[in-house]
Amino acid sequence: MEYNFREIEKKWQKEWATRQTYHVEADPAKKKFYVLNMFPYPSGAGLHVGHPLGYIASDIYARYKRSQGYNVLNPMGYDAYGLPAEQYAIQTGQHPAITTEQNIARYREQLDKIGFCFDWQREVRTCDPKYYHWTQWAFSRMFNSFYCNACRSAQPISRLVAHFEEKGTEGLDVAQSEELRFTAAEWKAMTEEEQLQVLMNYRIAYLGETMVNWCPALGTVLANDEVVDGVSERGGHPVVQKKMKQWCLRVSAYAQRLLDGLDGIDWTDSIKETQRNWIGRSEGTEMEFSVKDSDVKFTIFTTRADTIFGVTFMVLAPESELVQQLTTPEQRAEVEAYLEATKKRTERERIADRRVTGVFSGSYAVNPFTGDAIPVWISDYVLAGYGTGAIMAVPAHDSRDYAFARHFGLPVVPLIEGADVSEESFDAKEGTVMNSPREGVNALDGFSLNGLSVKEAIAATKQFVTAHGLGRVKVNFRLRDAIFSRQRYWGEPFPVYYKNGQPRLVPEECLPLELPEVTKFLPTETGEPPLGNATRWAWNEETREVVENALIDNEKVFPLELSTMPGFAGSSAYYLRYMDPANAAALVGPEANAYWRQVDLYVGGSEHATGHLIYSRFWNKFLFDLGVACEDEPFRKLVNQGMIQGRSNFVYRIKDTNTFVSLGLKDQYDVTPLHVDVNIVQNDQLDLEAFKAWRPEYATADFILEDGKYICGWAIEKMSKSMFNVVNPDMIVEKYGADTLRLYEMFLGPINQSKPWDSNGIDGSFRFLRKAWNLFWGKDGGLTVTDAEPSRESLKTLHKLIQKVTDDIEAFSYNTAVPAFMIAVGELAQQKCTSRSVLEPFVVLLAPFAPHICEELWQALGHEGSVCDAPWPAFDEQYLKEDSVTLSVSFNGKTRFTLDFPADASKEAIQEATLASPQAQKYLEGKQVVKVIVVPGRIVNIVVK
RNA sequence: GCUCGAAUGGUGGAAUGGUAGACACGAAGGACUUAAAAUCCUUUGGCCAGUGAUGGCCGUGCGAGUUCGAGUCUCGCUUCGAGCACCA
Repeated sequence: MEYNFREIEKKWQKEWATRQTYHVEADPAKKKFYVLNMFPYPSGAGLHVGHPLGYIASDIYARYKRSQGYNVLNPMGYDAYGLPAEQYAIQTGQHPAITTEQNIARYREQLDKIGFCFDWQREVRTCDPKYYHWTQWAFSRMFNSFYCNACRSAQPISRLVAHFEEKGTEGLDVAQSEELRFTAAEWKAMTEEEQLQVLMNYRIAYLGETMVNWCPALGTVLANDEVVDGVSERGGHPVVQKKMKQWCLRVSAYAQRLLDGLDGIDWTDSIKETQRNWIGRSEGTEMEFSVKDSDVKFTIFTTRADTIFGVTFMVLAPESELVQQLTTPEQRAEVEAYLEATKKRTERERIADRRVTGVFSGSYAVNPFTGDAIPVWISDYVLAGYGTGAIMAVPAHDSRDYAFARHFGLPVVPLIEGADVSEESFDAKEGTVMNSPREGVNALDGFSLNGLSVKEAIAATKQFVTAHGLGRVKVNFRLRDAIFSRQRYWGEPFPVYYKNGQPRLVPEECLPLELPEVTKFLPTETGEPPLGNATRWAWNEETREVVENALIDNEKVFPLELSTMPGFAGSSAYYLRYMDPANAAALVGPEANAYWRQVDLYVGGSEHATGHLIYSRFWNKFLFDLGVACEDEPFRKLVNQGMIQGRSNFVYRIKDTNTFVSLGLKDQYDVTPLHVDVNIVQNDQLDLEAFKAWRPEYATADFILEDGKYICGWAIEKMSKSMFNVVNPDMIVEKYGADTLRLYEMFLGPINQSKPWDSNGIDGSFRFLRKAWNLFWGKDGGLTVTDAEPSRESLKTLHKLIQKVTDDIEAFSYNTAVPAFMIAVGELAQQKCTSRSVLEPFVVLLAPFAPHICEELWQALGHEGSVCDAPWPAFDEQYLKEDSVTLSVSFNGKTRFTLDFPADASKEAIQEATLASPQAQKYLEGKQVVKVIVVPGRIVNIVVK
């Protein structure tokens, strides 16, 4: 019987849908397993062969776990808000909701063809009001929360208000934008608006005036992870720094927990390391400096407190508030000019052109240890947003300070014995300290670091500084708060309105606050975000009255927030929603959450390491503090699938002609390489007729061929429409079937590695499936499976396969599991195995990889239910046992020949027999045996002299 | 610059410290066929010797080391990839 994959796959995809094979419900009687893919943004281009890679890998795991008796949750949905749909709307006037809907339909169609075991009843879409209800709700809760450092948890803002009423800011240990000080009496004397303004300093979701990444081309602000090399990640438009009022999330409050949490989760080291870098914990010392002839004091942050005796100047960030206080009248003009000049340089210019610039403020700081006067400079190499925006410069041991000192002729004082600082600074934290203090100087309290190692010196200085009230030990993080507003239309509206200039929440019972219809997607004429075009906002019918009462007071209508939430808002808690997608009363019900808990296996690209994977961990920790999520970490194990790159093909057009020259001859002409659609190229040979038909301007093309063929050049590039190298999974499925596609994608290489797509090898996977199919069917089309006792050999083949496949699935090493099947099929065919007790378990093993064909075989074998409910075959070692073992015999590690021994032969017997064998005798001639090493089952090594 | 990862045939890639190159692609040869496709079989790391079966030597980026034995472990380089990057 022929392997008719088209019929089989159509049949089973329909069966799965009607039988609801993959729908799951929480079932406390069964162990749960939660598998999740990063949900896709449904772009207009549809899926290419790279997208399903991770889905296939997780699908295999999900099916495997199900076969092992787990209750497997494997949901799918769409991250449906995003810039491309909106850009398209601006260009065409087509509403993003419509294009998004179309794209989702197309994605679904493509996904269905590959045969995933998704529970589509749990589908979520971030742009669905029933879904973003809970995105808005989470925002409301963040707005109404502050972060308590002492209890390491978010707390309701009412507790903070109670604290203010009782003690003001005294004894407060909370995350805050800036340190405020007031008494209870002062708090009570404030107006409501003033109090709201103060509270904004503490809220986890807060409106802050911050420097933002403003992208003029996109007309919106971007988060740090959305800016790469000074241009926007999407579209590559320039980004400038601008001070704006924006919604922010106080992610920085969770920095330590985000760092600590990494230790307990099973992610790759590289992603953990990336996150650690991004969080950027740095333990150091804050030291206070006074200013000569002034009352001003200021604080600096350093990780090298031990270098205090080598400070030869101080540097302030240009944006620092201290600049105004410390600039002397004589220096004012020069400083102002410098500040002007720095302001004009964009982030991008500062990165591209790392000139040393700076200006002297005119003031001198006082070294608290020696009383030395130290000049205070201003330079843009010091950042306002990190530490205190001021540093002590130690040119001998910091390369940036060194460059600055050399440029401005400032002194360099080395502090490490043997360090040569004539050419460059000595930055390493090693060596023995000297000059601390230098000879003849008497430091405060006789303090000296001389003779200590750098590490000891750092510790000693910290202790001294703390004990003498000169400063304190301080941990700084590089992680900044996330900027949470975008001046766009296609995103979640904020449940916020403004009254007397202060933002207030739309009452929670009125959520969702639905995105209103607009006809124009550009900003309004007055420069407001696109939502300013809305004439009528969409209210929840039942709550219309409540909302309107909140928003309308004495005939005065209060304006709503017009910016929308960024892309990561909707993707930050979707994994919780899948647990309980229809719940109208909560993001996730406590029972559903207590059962599914957290994602056991999360599969997705590593490009989200500093975006989604940080934000959702933060979001989850916040919900954990609220008691909504029962696990502190959202994703227990993370597997990163690599990117599938495209293999582009090129044709070479001779300049100013319509003649194309084949690859081997192109160097003889002046040619322009042009991308050509890979779908009209086979093994780098161009289909000339298809090429002429591809584009009208090529209809009359001429060709210069080699050996009668046109050979194309090639390159590995990103798979993208513009490179004409997109390979569509539909085409593969049409030609070879979904099972072949699945198998082949897994066979391509390790799941976590990036690799180019190469359609050439796919025949091998198809041939394998056909061979497997033929194990079951005779030439007459009948099933050949019998109830005969299996041969010993067949059982060995089967159990070798069980062991290998089980281990490989557990280790996500699918690329080695697939060959194991190929070998097994080859062996079973040779053994002419027809035994049901071997072939049935074989089908169960193969089912996660090639579900359609296995369902068909399972049914042919007389089973009613789905093969994915069949229990996973148990491995039994006894079938692998042999009567005899073949050992390789080596001399001084070099293998020479092999010998067979009985399986139960002792080490001594093997040793004796080996030395006595004629083969060994040949090698032992004239040599002396030093030692014989026997590794049972593997090798005999004879050491000779 | 710092951090993490990688380097194995023509290609993708296998190898708990124990016969390197599984499996697949590609290539070459053969069978079937009028022919092609499809299918099946054989060969396929390099060099040397031999008509031949076969035998010998070399071989996992480079250089050391540990070990009876290293693709695998340790140290030092080189190259490539990824992340961070005036973060004090």
